Amino acid sequence: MSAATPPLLAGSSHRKPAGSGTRLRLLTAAREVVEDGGYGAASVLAIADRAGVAAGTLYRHFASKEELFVELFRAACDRELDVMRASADGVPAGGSHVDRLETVLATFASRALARPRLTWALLAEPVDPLVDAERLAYRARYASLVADTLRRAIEAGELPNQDVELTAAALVGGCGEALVGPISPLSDAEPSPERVVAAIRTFVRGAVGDRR
Amino acid sequence: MSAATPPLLAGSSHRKPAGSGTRLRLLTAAREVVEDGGYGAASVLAIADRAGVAAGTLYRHFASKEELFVELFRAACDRELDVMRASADGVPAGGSHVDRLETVLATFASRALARPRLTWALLAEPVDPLVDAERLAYRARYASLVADTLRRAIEAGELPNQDVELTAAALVGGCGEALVGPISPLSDAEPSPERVVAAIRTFVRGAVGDRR
DNA sequence: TTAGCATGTGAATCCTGATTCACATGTGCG
DNA sequence: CGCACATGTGAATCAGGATTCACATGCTAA
Repeated sequence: MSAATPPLLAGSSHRKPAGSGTRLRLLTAAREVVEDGGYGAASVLAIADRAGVAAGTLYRHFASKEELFVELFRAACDRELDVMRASADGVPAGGSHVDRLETVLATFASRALARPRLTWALLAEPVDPLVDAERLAYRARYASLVADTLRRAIEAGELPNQDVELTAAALVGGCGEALVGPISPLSDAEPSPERVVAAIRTFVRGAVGDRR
Repeated sequence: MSAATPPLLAGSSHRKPAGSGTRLRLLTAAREVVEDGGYGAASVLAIADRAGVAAGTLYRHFASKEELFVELFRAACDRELDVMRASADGVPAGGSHVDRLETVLATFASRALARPRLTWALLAEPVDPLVDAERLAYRARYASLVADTLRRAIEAGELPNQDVELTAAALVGGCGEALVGPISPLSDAEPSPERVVAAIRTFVRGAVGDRR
């Protein structure tokens, strides 16, 4: 009932390829499988196969399939958050806070459009409860990042006062949904990412009450 | 392999309680179970129990569990759409198209807040592929309703020109997401519906570029 | 060399529900 | 009455996957 936590970076033994190659391989395989088949296609067998190991091996590294997913999920979301944050910081010079806000969400959108399946999986696809809980948590974090930026803009007098939390959630959700059309497997139109992102920028500025 | 389609309104035989009471009872039971336990809790057994019949009976009326869900889903969504449409028509007199737009989404929000579980199920909860497909279709319909209203407002010169489809999707998604916080089982805060709806009205007007 | 540990294997096992089916029951009609 | 049809029953069966486990196979250290 203990174990479950593999070497990680070890401290006892000597050379170890670092972080157990197989563990990482499994994580990667899982991401790949999810990316092009969704969670539905991500059976233990499928993942193990892709990673080039036997099903049982997965359980040497993760207590359960769910746990693997949770880890995968966290990694993916953290990466997204980092990139979004970074993009905001990348708006230096005379950029306004509203510019930063717009940039954060445009980044979110661009990346989503670039990896539709994964985004779908992160945002909305059916999953086990454990992962779903994680999802809620991360949505909140996305919204929180947006909320911070929004708050700053308001404090700077760039925007009218408003319910920051709610607007932030609505922005994240709005962008997400606007993306779902283009993203979803059934989408027929498939408009150019540029147009979508442009429209999203407009949407964001309007939604927060920015009068250009 | 045929059958599956029960009496409905009959045409052959004589008196029949109309539409088979049991069928309806099953539909209702299913909705109830979903409303307070989500799809996860809605096993064939649970539904049948609630309806006061045996599991096998369900298959006298529906080809499969999925089919029952699809029907349930359609009924629920259609009802919502009707109410939303009606609410728009309820803005008579000198009301602007933007007023109508705002009303439609406020109605959406109010109703969602009143029946959190069901809304969650309709909007985002994990389901079988068949139902999920239905969900996409209905989301599109919601967005379409919003898009129509939005388009009219633009044509009337009340709003600046914009990507109507995308904005509509973003509005629906934004409202949905803004609602998820208050709605979700984990929500701690639980702000008053009034405040949420008010914030949503503001959000909508801004998002479409309405300068009050 | 050998014990010990980490890791891998994959067939067997378990679990969770959906779905089926052989058996009532009831009602109308010839 | 007795057949035919609609409907209901619920135990048995199936199916799809996750999880386990008894058995390798190294590699490291004494």
